[in-house]
Amino acid sequence: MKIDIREIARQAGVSTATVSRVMNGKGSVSDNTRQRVLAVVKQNNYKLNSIARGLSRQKTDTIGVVLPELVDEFFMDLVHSIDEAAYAANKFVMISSSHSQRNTIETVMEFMNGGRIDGVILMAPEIMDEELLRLITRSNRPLVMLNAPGHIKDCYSLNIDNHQGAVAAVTHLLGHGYEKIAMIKGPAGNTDADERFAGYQDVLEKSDIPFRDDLIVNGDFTLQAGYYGLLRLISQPVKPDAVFAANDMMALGVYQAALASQIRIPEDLAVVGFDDIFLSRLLTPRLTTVHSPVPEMGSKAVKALLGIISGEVSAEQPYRELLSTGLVIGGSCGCKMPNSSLLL
Amino acid sequence: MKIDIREIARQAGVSTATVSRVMNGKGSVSDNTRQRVLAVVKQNNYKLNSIARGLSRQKTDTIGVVLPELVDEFFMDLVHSIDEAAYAANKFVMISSSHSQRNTIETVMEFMNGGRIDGVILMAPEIMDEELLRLITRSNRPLVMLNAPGHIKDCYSLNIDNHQGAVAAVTHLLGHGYEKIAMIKGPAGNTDADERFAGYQDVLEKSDIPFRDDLIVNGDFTLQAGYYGLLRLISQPVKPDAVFAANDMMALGVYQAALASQIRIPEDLAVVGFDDIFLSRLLTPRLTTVHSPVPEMGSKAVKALLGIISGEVSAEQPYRELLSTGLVIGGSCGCKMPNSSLLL
DNA sequence: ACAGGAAATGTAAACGTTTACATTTTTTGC
DNA sequence: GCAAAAAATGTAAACGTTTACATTTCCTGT
Repeated sequence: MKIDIREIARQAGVSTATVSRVMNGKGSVSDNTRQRVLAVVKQNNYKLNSIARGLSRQKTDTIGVVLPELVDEFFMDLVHSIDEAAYAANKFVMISSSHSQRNTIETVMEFMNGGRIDGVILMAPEIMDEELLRLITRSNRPLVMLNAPGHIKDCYSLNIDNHQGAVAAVTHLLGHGYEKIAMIKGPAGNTDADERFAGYQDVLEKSDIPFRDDLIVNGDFTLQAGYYGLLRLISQPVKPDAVFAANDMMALGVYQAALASQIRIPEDLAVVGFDDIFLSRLLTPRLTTVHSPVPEMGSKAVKALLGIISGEVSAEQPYRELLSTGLVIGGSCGCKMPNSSLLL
Repeated sequence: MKIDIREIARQAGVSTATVSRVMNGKGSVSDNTRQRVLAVVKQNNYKLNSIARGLSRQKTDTIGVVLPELVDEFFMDLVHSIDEAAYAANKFVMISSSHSQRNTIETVMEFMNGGRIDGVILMAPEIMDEELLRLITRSNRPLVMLNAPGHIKDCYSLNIDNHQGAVAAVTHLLGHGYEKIAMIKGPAGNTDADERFAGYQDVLEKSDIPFRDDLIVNGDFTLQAGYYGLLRLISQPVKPDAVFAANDMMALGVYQAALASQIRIPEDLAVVGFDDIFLSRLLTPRLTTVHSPVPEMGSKAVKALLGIISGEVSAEQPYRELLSTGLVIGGSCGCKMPNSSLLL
């Protein structure tokens, strides 16, 4: 037999309202009654139906998360921290990656308007203009953007401070005395990639070092891009003495290419990455890289979203926070490292 | 103004039933009417409310996924493949990791009984007995278990063939002529760990090689466990000439410890892992390991679950499928490898 | 022009909760 | 012992869909 709140009420000899009060622990109900209801509940192994509950309360205790991908440590860490924070707050997490650009919007829209979730955490570093944002925002559901492009103004966003990180990285390389610092960029149009590149350019400019086009190669954040990127760089007349890879995965590709080309790191070529993925610690020498505060971003996003949902945080004021990065020194930049196992 | 199906119906001058028919594309409605409704829908940017829909249809188009953890490539790959398959089938995914043992059950129960989801994919290699399973199953919601312990009979389960994989690995080592093959085990009570160990034992037995207790060390699938595991092994009178680590992460620890102890792989010590994580390809020499068909497991799980939900697959018959593994040969077992970059 | 069937549409009862409001019961202060 | 306040409980109307069933409209063939 199907058992619902009415059935429990009947068996306990009370009204559904009372059962509801007992189940939710709010509203007053006598101890006696509570026990009686609880007994029946246990007896029947009864659980509230969340869907009905959601309909009635207009609240689902679920947050939607839309990410551009679901591969890589980066996203795993993000998902992990979101899950942790959501769990701590007793919320459920509905996850979806953008299977295509078109799909991102659709998914977000479905989330926003379908009533399935109370709010959305959205990361879409590539496809975003005010137009789209307005479309998405129209639903008026709480939204927290992750790494939103700089020109996206009208929303609550949490961003890794790519510029700061890149500046730190390149400045550090300059400090070592390198003069021909190449950069392997991330995909064009990607916010993170663009900001990191901007940081690189700014440092050079500030230091009166001429920007050289032939020291820049385009990449797409993959290992392969780093590999072929370095090959490309060293096949040119002017060879770099240092490389700033826009992420660690590409830095790893650089390591591989260096190995294949008998280029020693850091003696012949210094390398710095970005992200501080687990892998970067395993390289020999350990990769000098910029730490991205991914877990922090995840948990802050959840907290902010829940704040907006509960009304504690205003959703009126656009808000943009930069999460600061930090340079993790390995041996790849030329710094002397104690050569102990860094793993443990 | 809040717009619901009634409002659309009003504006289009039809009944809610007709709007519903248009939105769902089933039931007959004249072309004329359809256009009119669609126009109003577009005009108002209307979307069906999934919660209400779920309540009415007793179906949410959402599947729940409960995993023991949310770290590691392994789980990322799993989540990724589940997401892909779910997306392809137009389903949503609600994800949760087991923040604690107690929590696993609670989460699953909430999923099962809360009406939030249509079915659950559950991976809980540690905590499972028939008792719990019955508790979980009582709700009668479709369930697919991943890597369920062998003694769990009464359910639909998909399992990585740990035994086969371990047998292949150890057999391969024997083929190289190693005689003192050590094993670093996974956590006690973990199905995968136990099955891999059983495979190891069975090969030795079949080959009439005496099982030596001092060649076995306990681990917990972490890098550290592998590191200290090897240190422990080589500190004993009888030193192994090969090590079978129950997963790649521990094999990586073995590499680290070997490096620190100036033990050459494979010259002084052969190493074989299990899982075939991305990292294993980056080691020098590349790790010989057992490939776990993780993406296959994810997509099969979704397919099976949806099958059970739709009634195409019987949930009456218990079902257990072993997904076969394969040995990936690297240089760590002693096989001669062309020393090209294996990365690209 | 009309019977009869098909197609289109409408009506209203679920689906399983929550909650404002109304009512009843208990407690409190005197 | 009683009025008034407080606590406990109940009633019934949402919440926004879907869908069986009923009704109306449109064809079709004669």
